[in-house]
Amino acid sequence: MENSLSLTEENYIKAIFQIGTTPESNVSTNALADSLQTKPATVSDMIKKLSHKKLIFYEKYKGVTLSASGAKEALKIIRKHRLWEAFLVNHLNFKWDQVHEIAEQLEHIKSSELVNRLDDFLGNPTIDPHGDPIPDANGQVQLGPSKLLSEMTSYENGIIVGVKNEDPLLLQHLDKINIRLGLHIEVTEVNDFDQSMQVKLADLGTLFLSEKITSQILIAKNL
Amino acid sequence: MENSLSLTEENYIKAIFQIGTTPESNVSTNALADSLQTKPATVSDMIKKLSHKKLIFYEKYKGVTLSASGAKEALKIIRKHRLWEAFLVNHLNFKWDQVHEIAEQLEHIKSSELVNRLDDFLGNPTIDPHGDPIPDANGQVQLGPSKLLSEMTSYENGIIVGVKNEDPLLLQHLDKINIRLGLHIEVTEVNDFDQSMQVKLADLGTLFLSEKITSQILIAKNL
DNA sequence: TTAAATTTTTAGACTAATCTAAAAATTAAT
DNA sequence: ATTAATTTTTAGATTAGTCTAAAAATTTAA
Ligand SMILES: [Mn+2]
Ligand SMILES: [Mn+2]
Ligand SMILES: [Mn+2]
Ligand SMILES: [Mn+2]
Repeated sequence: MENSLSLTEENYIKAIFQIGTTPESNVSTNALADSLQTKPATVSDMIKKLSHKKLIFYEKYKGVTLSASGAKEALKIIRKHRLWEAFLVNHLNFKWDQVHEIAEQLEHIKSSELVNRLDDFLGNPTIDPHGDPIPDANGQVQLGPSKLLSEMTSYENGIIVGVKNEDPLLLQHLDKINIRLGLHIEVTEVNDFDQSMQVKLADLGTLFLSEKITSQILIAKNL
Repeated sequence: MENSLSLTEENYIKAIFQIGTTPESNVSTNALADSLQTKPATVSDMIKKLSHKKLIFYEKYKGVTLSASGAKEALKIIRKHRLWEAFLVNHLNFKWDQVHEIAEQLEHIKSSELVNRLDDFLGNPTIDPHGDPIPDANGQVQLGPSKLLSEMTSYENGIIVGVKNEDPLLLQHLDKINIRLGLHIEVTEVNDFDQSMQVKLADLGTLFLSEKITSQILIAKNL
């Protein structure tokens, strides 16, 4: 048996899951090195180990994909990360831009009993503070269809359901201009030159947004 | 600067704190090896490192004591451990015999902001689920005077305020015989031969307790 | 379709934490 | 006060994770 991944192995598995757009898409050594802030040589070594443990499929020079058991592990880690983020924001009054780093540590705490009790304590939330879906105990995620604000055109509208990225500076900026999850939003104008947008927010009136921001905001038709 | 202890260093510092009865008493290499489930040779190496970092005072063959900064670190870890135990029992409905192992992991999460918010969320408790005092943000502990039940004699009485040890089997047994923190207890008889006792508990009537148990229960005169 | 650029892997080395076996120091017993 | 037992330290290895530098494979461009 000798199961149980090391903290480092968990971080690799999670990074592979998050970089791979589809479960089949191969994740490159360099992409992994970038994401994990380490060197390609280090990644090469580690993917050999993970491959040996059957957590990933690996062909030399071809990148890696997660196996079924690898994906299951990834979802467990992501579930923990997002549940802890929900706890930090909803019960300890952290702001949404302050929780990611702490959750990076908490996601490695090993106790399925703890995760499931935390889930219940939080009321079995389906999304985390950034709008990302929280996998259930079986690793199932249900997320409604959504698209990037930057992909919408004039007169299109919907509800802000998430942000693509948890960079604290982005999140703080969104706070400052009063953009938060759940708001109704309508595109009033798109500037062809730089893809900047004018939008109308429920109550809060009109706002100009650069493409740098619109490409980070997820919109759904309704809840 | 380059502060921040590794998980292993934290465990050594905490063990030294908990083994040393008084802050001055030297802790031996073997005692540390026992407590940390490692080998004396390993301990010898590590105490050299901790000594170099000025967290402990060390003289070859003479054992170690914590420096002021070492003791401060130890109290920070113990504070976290006990706050998390309180969270697990009071909010996630764990039993008092189930939380120690999980707290051993949570105590290493690094974020003073998190600890202090958790403290507030819990209502700034002064004791953990086992009756152990929780140091405040400055490392101050206030614990009333208490003594072991095994040190009491006939007709002495007081309130159960803690257990010396977090062995799940002990804690489960105490649950089974309805002994819990806060109960008033009176010694009715002490058997000279084996130090077993007859005690009277508020409401719950008379109980026989072996020395093995009475030596683990802490009693105070009143809250 | 060769050559250049890029990506990936290998080789060799380092640190933290651990171990076993053996040597040295201390403590306890004759 | 010697000797014996115990404790502690040193010496030498091992494993996980990391690095730099160099070699090999793949991809891109001329
Ligand atoms: Mn996050
Ligand atoms: Mn999130
Ligand atoms: Mn504990
Ligand atoms: Mn405790």
